Amino acid sequence: MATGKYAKEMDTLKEHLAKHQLKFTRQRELILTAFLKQEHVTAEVMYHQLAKADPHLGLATIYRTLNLFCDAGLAQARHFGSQTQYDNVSHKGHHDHLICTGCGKIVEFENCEIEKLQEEVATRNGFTITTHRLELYGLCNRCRH
Amino acid sequence: MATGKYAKEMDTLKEHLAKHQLKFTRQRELILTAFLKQEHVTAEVMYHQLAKADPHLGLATIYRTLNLFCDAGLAQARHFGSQTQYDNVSHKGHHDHLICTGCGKIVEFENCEIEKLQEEVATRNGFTITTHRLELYGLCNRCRH
DNA sequence: TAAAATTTTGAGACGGCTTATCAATTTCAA
DNA sequence: TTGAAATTGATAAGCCGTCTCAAAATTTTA
Repeated sequence: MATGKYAKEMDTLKEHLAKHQLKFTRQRELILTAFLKQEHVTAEVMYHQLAKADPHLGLATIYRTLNLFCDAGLAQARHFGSQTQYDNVSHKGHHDHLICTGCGKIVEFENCEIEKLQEEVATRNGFTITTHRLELYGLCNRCRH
Repeated sequence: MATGKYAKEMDTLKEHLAKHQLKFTRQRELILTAFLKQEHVTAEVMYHQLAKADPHLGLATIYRTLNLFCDAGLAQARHFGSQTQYDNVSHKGHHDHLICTGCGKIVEFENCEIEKLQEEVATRNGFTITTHRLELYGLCNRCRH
């Protein structure tokens, strides 16, 4: 039983490792701790973030480890632009976005009713949702005139 | 003013071209016509589809043209796995997607209630929506077991 | 605890997808 | 029709993520 700020997630990882005959390593611990501090990151970003803590940590290890977190249910990969974003699943309070195609302004919002309907759609199709992405594109007040 | 099945979209393209000092070419016309016949495609798929119509049509041209369609608001790029899907925006009854993170299966759906709520959110924030993107990520029936 | 067995790591090679380059061609306004 | 400007096709180059493999670390066995 791990202790500390991220004890729960650390235990989830250890359970997953044990179940699959994988090993608990210094790198996996380091990467998980850094990963949990943020909402979402790319492997490249973590590579630079962790360069100070361990200058020899390889990029391949970070990719492997983030994918491992996905398998363990701690992270979720999302393809954005040409890159892969790894989302911190334990971070609650998902935001959706209203994006103005005129000036680029982004407004965040949250709507429980929409989320409820999403669940219904998913269930009807035999899916279990882990995350989603909703972006509304249009013109804001100012840009419409 | 273009005539034919895809007159409206062809005009949208021409308008965009005129506004940006770009030229209307045989290739752009060919690719748009083929593109509009489908819900979503990858550049690679179109490359093979169009090989019969024009064996010399280059893959780069298809990429360039599909990106042009995105700029013109006729298409929307969506990254999945390692590929880019180009969605046909003008397809009636905009489709949203349920995406299985296990096997990559994509189920399309449409939900008027969700769309209505989206409108409400937009109005409340002073936005006029022109398009949107909703993707639900999770596990399908098969992958959950 | 020591040694053996197994997994992981790091560095770079590799492969797939997309974009950049550039000479030749095409478009279009005058 | 002509000439400036944009587009095309072929391929090189770039980027991202995965694979490879010898060396190192972890766990198991004795």
